[in-house]
Amino acid sequence: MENREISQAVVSRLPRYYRYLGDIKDQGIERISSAELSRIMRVTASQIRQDFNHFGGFGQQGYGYNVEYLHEEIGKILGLDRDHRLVLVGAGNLGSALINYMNFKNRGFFFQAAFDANEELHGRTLGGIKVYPMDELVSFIENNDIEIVVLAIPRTAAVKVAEMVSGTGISAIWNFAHIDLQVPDRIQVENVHLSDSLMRLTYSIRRYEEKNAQK
Amino acid sequence: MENREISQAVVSRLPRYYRYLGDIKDQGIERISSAELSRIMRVTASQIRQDFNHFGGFGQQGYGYNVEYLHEEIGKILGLDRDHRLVLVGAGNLGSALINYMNFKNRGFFFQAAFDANEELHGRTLGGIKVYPMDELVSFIENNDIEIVVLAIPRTAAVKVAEMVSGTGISAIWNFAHIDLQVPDRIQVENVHLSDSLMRLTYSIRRYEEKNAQK
DNA sequence: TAGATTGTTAATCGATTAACAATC
DNA sequence: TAGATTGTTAATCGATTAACAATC
Repeated sequence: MENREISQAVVSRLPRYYRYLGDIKDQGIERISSAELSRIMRVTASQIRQDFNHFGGFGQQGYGYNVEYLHEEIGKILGLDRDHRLVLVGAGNLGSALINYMNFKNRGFFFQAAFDANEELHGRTLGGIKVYPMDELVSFIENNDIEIVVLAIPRTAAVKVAEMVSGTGISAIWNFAHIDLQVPDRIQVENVHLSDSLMRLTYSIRRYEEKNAQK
Repeated sequence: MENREISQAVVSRLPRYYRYLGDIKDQGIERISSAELSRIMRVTASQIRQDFNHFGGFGQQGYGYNVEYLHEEIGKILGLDRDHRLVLVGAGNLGSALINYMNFKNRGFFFQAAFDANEELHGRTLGGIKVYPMDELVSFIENNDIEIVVLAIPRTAAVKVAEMVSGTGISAIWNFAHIDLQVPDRIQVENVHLSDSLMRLTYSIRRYEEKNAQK
């Protein structure tokens, strides 16, 4: 049942379900129907039921879904039931933002170290995390059981670092550089292309204005 | 021809085309076929031709596409042929990263001011941009022809600010808070939910491990 | 002109929505 | 039991891919 590959579309929706269910749980609500969740999240009830059923039934006929249970199960699917050890590469503003943000969110994501090419930063700390020189990155990863490498550096540097860490035992790269990285299949890559996001926004602005000008 | 609504899937791919075409142009390559671009970008040539044709033909039979022209045209579609005036709300690490990043990219995105609830920051500058108190936000927007509001603040604050700026003449919100904002239809919203992205990554890790464990 | 490659139509595939039997 | 609501199948819709005629 968990065998078939789940479509990207479904996976992309899971974090949003997780977020909403967390909020609903915090409001003290114990159970919810797909119809009610549909109303809150502005998606069809049909889609909600289909999505959840990809992972086996979480609900009960005539009752609906137990909010806390559903929230937890989706968390498990998303891998949030375990701890994750990360290193940050690039200790600039963006890197600082990520470290500070992740720490206070505290969902099991633990930064173990930061790395930067800038010598002035070496030895300093960033949100409680020490900054090391780049040439210590690979050995640090190997000696500290690092699972995720976060790349908050420019694209040329990102390509080099991706190459460097490709030989280590990491499982994933969270990439903020504006380039598509080439890594072995066993390393998962998730891109956050901020400029792409901003372009989609300006597309929407232009599109909306055009639509209105026509009238 | 430009009348029909373009699907979200197509729009989402445009920035990636734009990025690759920029690189190809920088390499001094003048023309490219959909087959060659397909090889580089790892998508089907069919999809490339279909995507471009949503906006009218940019190519020429027997020749392919002129790289510079295609790049520029996609830029126009994405609204990159005009300047955009932004304000930043939230002058923390993330906000700083965005201001510094955007300035050096210089694609026509100009931050006019930053706003923050923290009094200590008022009057300081951030990447050349001055930080003002929150209660000056609305009047600043109205007096300075602001098009885009960037929200780099926590979710509760984001909801309040979205409400505040909903009455102004802005066209869009670029939202980094982990919440879906409710604003009038005329205001476009683009979300960057970093935690959603990170969850998709940990999903992929878990999924990959599970797949391998089965064998 | 002949070869190459687009633009576009048709076929396929996949995702979403609707419907309803199963069941709590 | 009756009412509610899921789980799941079937129908629809939309997006992707394949194929090829148009044309540079």
